[in-house]
Formats: sequence, structure tokens, C-alpha cells
Amino acid sequence: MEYDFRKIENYWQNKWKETNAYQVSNSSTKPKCYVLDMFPYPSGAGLHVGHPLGYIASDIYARFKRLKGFNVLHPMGYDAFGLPAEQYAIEHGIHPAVSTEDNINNFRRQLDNIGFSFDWSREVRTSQPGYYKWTQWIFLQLFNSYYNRQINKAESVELLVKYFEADGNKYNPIPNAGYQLPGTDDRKNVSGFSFTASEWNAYDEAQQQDILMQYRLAFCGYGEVNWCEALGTVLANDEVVNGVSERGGFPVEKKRLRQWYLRITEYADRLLEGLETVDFSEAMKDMQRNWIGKSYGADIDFEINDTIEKLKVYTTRPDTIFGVDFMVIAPEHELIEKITTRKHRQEVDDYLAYVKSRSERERMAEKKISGCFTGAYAINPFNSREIPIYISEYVLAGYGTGAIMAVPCGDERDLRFAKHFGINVTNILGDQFNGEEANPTKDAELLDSDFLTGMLMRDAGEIIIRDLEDWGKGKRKVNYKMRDAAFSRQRYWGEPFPIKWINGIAYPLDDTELPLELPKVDEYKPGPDGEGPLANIESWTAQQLETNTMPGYAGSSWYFLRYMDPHNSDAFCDRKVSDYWNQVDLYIGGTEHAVGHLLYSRLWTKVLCDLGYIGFDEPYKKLVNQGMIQGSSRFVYRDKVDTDTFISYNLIKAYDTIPIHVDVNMVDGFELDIEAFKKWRNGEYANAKFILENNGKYFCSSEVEKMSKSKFNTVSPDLLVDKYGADTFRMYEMFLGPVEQSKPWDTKGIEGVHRFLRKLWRLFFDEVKGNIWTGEKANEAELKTLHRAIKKIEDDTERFSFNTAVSAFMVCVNELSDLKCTKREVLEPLLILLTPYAPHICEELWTRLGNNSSILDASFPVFEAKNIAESAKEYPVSVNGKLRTTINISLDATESEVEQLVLANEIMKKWIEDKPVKKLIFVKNKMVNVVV
RNA sequence: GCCCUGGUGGUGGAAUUGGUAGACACGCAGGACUUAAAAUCCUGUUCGCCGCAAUGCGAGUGCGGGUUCAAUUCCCGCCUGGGGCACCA
Repeated sequence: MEYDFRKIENYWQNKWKETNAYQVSNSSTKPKCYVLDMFPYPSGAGLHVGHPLGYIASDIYARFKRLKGFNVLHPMGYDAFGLPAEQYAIEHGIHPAVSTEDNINNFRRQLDNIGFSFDWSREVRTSQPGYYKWTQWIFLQLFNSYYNRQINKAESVELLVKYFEADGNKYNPIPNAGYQLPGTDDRKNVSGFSFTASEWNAYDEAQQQDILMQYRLAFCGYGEVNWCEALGTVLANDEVVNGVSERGGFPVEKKRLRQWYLRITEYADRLLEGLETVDFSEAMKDMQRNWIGKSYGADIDFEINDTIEKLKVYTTRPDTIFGVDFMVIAPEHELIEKITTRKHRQEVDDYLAYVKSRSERERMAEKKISGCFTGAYAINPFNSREIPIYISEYVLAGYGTGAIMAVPCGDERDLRFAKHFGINVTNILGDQFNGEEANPTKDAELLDSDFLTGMLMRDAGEIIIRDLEDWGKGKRKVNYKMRDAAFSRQRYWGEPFPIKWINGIAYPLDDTELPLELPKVDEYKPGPDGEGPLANIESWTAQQLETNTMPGYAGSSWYFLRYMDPHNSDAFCDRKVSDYWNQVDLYIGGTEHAVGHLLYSRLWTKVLCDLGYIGFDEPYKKLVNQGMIQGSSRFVYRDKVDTDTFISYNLIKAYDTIPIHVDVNMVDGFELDIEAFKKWRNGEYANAKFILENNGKYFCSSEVEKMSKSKFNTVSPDLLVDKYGADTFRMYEMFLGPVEQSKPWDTKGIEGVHRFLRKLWRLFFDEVKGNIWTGEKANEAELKTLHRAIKKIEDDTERFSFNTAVSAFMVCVNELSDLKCTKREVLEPLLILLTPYAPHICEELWTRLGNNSSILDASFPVFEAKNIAESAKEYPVSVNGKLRTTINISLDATESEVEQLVLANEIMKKWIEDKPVKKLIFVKNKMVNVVV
């Protein structure tokens, strides 16, 4: 009777399906636990061994919690809208819905192989109307809300209108500037724009709606966006990497377009504060903090010579005010027009033309110093010094005020600029500045700084800010790097906006009109004027519907809520149900979503909470990032001249060769399977000749790279599951190392795990004798082994140390095997322990032991400390930390008894050598240290 | 450049709070069973030294210092792999 994993796994997977073993109810007297994976985008490539890593970890945890008596929600679904399916449609003419469906089926088949405990009755797909109806609905909530800064919460726009009718916008000033409204081209920058109640009441509808648009959490405006011509769409900041698109690597440029945005900037502080309440890794929190980029400083107004204009700059270092040698404004700055002197007009125009000619990519790639003098001078409010005003592209229009005061002795960029233009550098740092490198310290003593001289920089900032505020020349200011999130795409395969445009005014659809279904199209080409493909559909434009669609992160921002109540057609999720399941207790996924998905879904959660639809404002209580599994590529070396000849790696020095990727599955370690290679790619290398090592083998070289089909370094879980079984595969992925750690995949070693399962099997069955398990009482040694395992494995599983837990199983089974322990009293608890890791074999053995109910419903064995206690123990004794001997001490000896025992020990005297014993340390029940 | 994170045998890794470094597994070497192979089991496996013996000696967790009776763990300085941010004033 041997371990036939194929038969066993097949049987139990079907059985679990038939009995709906993993369906979970929304009501239970048990405590709840919500274990969630980041749902996958169903790509055409299918799963490789890296994908299931996180799923296996979460599955183990979910199953573990279930055994521990929790009602566990562990769902799975698909992030089914997205660019690749649409690109595929453009290239192959296959409707995204069709290819997505195919891909999902393939994913599902692969996932099912591995034996996950997902409750598939709760599956969600973001592209289904039943799902995106609620994505649209939540969008409308965002559209109909604004952020009330007085109470730091989102509120209904209706309320805002009431406030306007009563008080104008005195208590609710316009939050953000920089977005031009669709209807009103001239109302460029309405920051600070205010109106009274009677003015409000006198506005016509268009004017009122324009103003309200400045407040809505989902709003439409014109703005500089990342436009990708090749993809024909707008990308969010986090979808742009080094000036090219994250997907496809196409160039990205700035373009002014009508866009939808989410006013995430209003939530910057709460997104920051919320991080304190959740259990994410420090690295993850840092990434989000960085992205939000909160900084403290001051806005300072500088008078400008010969004009009435003022130049407002933002600085985090007001303490360096006496080191300002020049000002720099961004090329887009509105003051350029007004302050440039006649003499410098031509030069400035040339420079602006130059800046315009440069793409975003060029700007990123070659950060060379460029700029030009405007001819104008600003006045330092503290010493009336005249400061030249320059224009340069190193100052960004979008951050702060788009203008800076440059302090070259303290800022590297300013110093380089000063050197380039021969501007004299004022030193306010004395010895701390060597004239070569700027010193950004805050801890130096200020010199040549008028009334601040002799003061620490750290303290001086406060004084300057206070003075500025007293004189009305500046203001304390907090700034954020984070921008409002672009929320529209000129694409087809996404959620349509439930918005109609009538006379330039955006009207929301009524709830009863949802879902606004995505219409069928024949082609996916962009519409006119940067509009999406929907603009090509007459029936769509005739209804004046918005032609943009929502971006990929729309559906994924709230999917964790839908799993709770997936079939509800009256609400995105019943409040009672979300109160029950509450936050996700454990969320597992990759780091790549640190600033995209995670930030957006935290935002949506906060808004839904503010509006009272859910009762918590952080979605994920604990986040674990699984490491990336890299591929280990293999190369053969082809002779450059004789292209049929391949040279073994150790011999390539003597030849002129080029490396070629070969399929890792044809290579055992480094040794190439020559026959397989000849058959590879339909016999492309059938005529290959080989120059072999002395031992007659062909060796490949290796390199660690990202796992990808084109590098032939992908390993499919299907093959491994077929060869070793799902249980082995699951345990091996965990055994590989800590879940959080990135590592190259290596199949060597999977045998070890497989051996372990066979060894376990042999504790129950013998090939000759058949059943060998017995009902005898376990002895002390056996119980000791079992309870040590219970303790270790329970601890390890709870703290996500799955690799050490797997080791503990191996130790336990090795010991039981040595003890020839085949007793049910020990084996049963062991099976329960192992169920989260290797559910199939455990269920099989459990049943064969004669249990009627499923092991899935067993309860986790209780650890009994008395079973591992030892009566007396050999303790190592060390002198000054060096191990010298062992002594026998009974377990109930007190510390002073231990001391006496050690001192009395004849042997000790020899080592102590007349030196008095300073102290004795009895360390954590582990050893005794004598200090002399 | 800034932030984060890691560096331990031939390999993946373990050591949870400063307490016997190298668990567990792979690989390798030797052995048992077998006609043989597979499977299984046993022994050895950080490096160096001394051996008739062993409970022998010495070094050892990227490098150099420090704190401590005791450091893979804490502190300082460097080298290095990986990830993130990058004209954010």
C-alpha cells in the first residue's frame, strides 16, 4: 500500500467540491478571520511557480485558523479589466471579454491543482456588470462628496450647497488649485476664490456646478497628465517608470487633457496617520510615506523690483534666508510673462522654446543644467538684498509654488546652478561649507546671518516663520509630493463612467440606471481628440455619456468588501455583513502595489467609512509581502563561426561564442540534456554538435533573472504537481525560505519534501504488512516528540515562519520513525497539525484511521507543557563564556541550589584557578555561566 | 544621491528576547539490503591542526573596531547584493 498522491489528491479535491467543504457563512458564533490574497490579473501566460507562493502561505494560514476555531473568509477572484487584454484585442481581434474568460479558466484550472481552500462561491470578477455596477455606484458617492476640512471627513455635496447658500464659501474655501475646469477656460486658478451667499445664489447652474466640481472627491478637470501615445491613454504617476510606461515601456509625455481625478490629496494626512494603526512592514510604510511626501516649511513672499508683483516661494529651510543668492522659477510659471525685462525677452523666449522641445524622457535621462536670467530682481525681506530671478527646468511647476529661493551653500542643485552661471555664493555655514560641496545640515551654527548669527539652524527656522507671519510676508506651510490621482483612461476595457455631459455640465446617472454596461464594439481604436474608443460609438455619444473609462485600480480598490456579500444586488455590501467581517486580518501580496493599489484602496475605504457605509477606515489590518521568485536561467554557448557547434561552459575561453537562453527544464543542475536540446523548438538544433567536458557532459552557465517566458526560465507548477503531488509542491514552496524573501527558484530539494511525506505514510502503512498503526497508549518519549512539534508548529504558523514549521514536521516524523511509533494517539494530532500544509494526504490518512468526519472540521491539538518537561537535565557549564563541562541539575532546583551545585563541583575548582567567582549566571534554562 | 533590506558551510536556509552557531533539507563521500537498479536505511560532511585515545586544540556568521561574563543578534566606520524614491526646494 504505497502513497499514491495522484489518486488521493484527485479524490479529495472532487470530494471537497461536492461537499462545498470551503463554503463559509456570514453568521457564526465563532470569531471571524479574514484572510485575503491580492487577486490576480488573469494574464495569458498562466501561472508560474512564483504566483502560488503567496496563495499557499495564505491558504496555510486560513486553514490553520479554521482548525483553531475561527470562521475564516478566504476568497479569490480576478482583476479582470486592464490594458493587456485590450492590446491583445487590437492585435488579434479577439474581444477582451473572450480572452479574459479563457485566461480565467486556465488560472482556475491551475489553482485547483494545488488544493486551495478558497470559497469559490464568492468569486468576483471586476469586469462583470454585477460587480462594476457597484464600482460605478461608489464612484458616484465620490462624485457626490467633498472633504469637509473642519471635521476632517467626507460629506455630501448637498450639505456643501446648503453651506454655500447660507455663508458662501467662507468656511469651506476651495481646496486645490491647478485644475482648469471644463466649462470655464478663463477661470484658471481659483485657489483663494471666494464668494458670499448672495453671490452663490445669483450664479447660474453652470457656474455653480463649476464651483462644486472644485470640491468633489471625484472630479473632472483639465490638467497635465502622463500621456502615452503608443497605448493611447493616460497613466497614473505610479504607472510611469523612468519616463516610459510600466506596461510595454512606451514613451510618455505631458499632455493637457480633460481628465477625471480622485482628490486623494485631501486625505494625505489621514493616509499618513492611518499607517500607525496597521501592521505593514516598515519598508512598505516608508514607501507610502515617501509617496505622500509630507514636508514642513514656509511660503515666503518676495517683492520684485520695478513691479507690483510678488514672488511666492516654498521652502523647508526658512533658516537659510540669509544665504539666498538667487531665485529660480519653473518654465511654466505665470510670472515670467510679467517680470521679464525687455533686454532679456529674447533670451527667455528661446529658453522656453528649448524646454518645450524636450520630452519628459530626455529631461529625466540627461539632467543637465540649463536656465536663463529674467532680468528681474526680488528683494530679500530681511535685508533688502536684490536677488536675481532665473528660470530653470529643475524647478517643478507642480510642487510648492513652482518657485524656489536658492541657497547654494546648502543645496547641491542650487550650487551646481550657481557655478554654471557664475553666481557668487554666500556662505552662512563658515567652516561647514568648503565651497565644493553643498552642506544640507540643519545642525550647524549660522554665520553671516544678521540677527540669526550664532544660532543653530534647527532653531532659527521657527524665528523666521514667526517674523514672516508677523509682517504678513509669509506663512507656515505644509506641502505634499502626492498629486491627485488621475482616474480616467481613454480605453475600452474598463468601467464606463456613470456620467452624462449636458451643455458642459456633468450629471450623474441615477442609481436605477446602474450598471451602465460597456457596449459591444467592433474595433478598439481611440476616438477623436484623445477620447477613448467609446467616442466612436454613436449610440453612446448620442446619449452624451462620458467616453472615458475607469483605470485598472477602480475595481481593485474595494473588491475585498464585495467578497463579504458577493451576490447582494441591493448594496455593494450589506452593512451588517461588513460589520461582521470587518477589516482584512491578513492580506498577502507583492510589494509592487505599495503605492498604487494599496493607497487607492485605503482611500476608498476611508471615504466609504466617512459616508457611513462601512464601520472601519483602514482595509487591511496586517499586510505581508511575499518575495518575488526569480528564474534561474541557463545558457548554452554557440560558436560564432560554426553556428551548429555548442561549447560546454568551462571550455568557452578557447572559442568565440555567444550565449543563448535554453529551457531550464532541459537542464539538470548545469548539465544539459543533449537529446532534449536537439528536439527543442521543433528540432531547430537537431544538427547541433557539442564540444564536451572531459567527463563527456555538456555544462551550461546560469544567471538569476526575472521569471519570464522569453528567457525560458519559467517553471510551471502543473509539471511539479503532476510529478510530486500538490502536497509536496505546497510544502516545498514553503520550505524554500521565508515567504517575504525573494529567491531564485530551484527545483532541487523538492525530493526531500516528497520523501518526508512518504515517510509519514510509512508510519501508517507497510508495503508488506498493510496497516501498522495501533491504538496503544503513547509513552513519554512519544508524547514529548508530539508536543514539541505542536508548540513549534503552532508558533511558527502564527508568525508566518512556514519554512521552519516544515522543518519541525520533518524532525517530528524522523523522531517518530526512530521510535517506531505508530500509535494513533500520536499520529492523529500530527495529521491535524499538518492539514494546513498538506491537506490531501492528511484527509486520506485521517479517513483511513476510521474517522467519519472530515479532518477539516477537527480542532487543533492542545499543547501540553508537562509532556515535554524533563525530569533532570544536563546543563552546559561555561567559564567566562567558554564551554567547559556539563552538570546534572534537577528541573525543580532553585537558582541558589544551582549555584551551590556548581561551586561544589570538584571539576570547577581546576578551571577557576584561585580566581574568585564574581557571579554565576543561569541563562534561560539553557546553560550555567561562571564569571571569574 | 536619499530611504529601506539583506550578507551565516559546496547549496537553500535555521538560531523567536544577547546565551552551546550551522537545526531541517539538498548535494557529496562511504556503507547496508539487492543478481542489479529503484526505493529504503545507516555513517560522515564549517575550516584548520593534533592524534593511540577524546569530553582534544584553534579559528569561524561580509571587513575593521567597540560594549558585554557572553555578540549572527547591540553600537560606530567601511565593503557589497537586492528593492524603492529620485531634480519634491
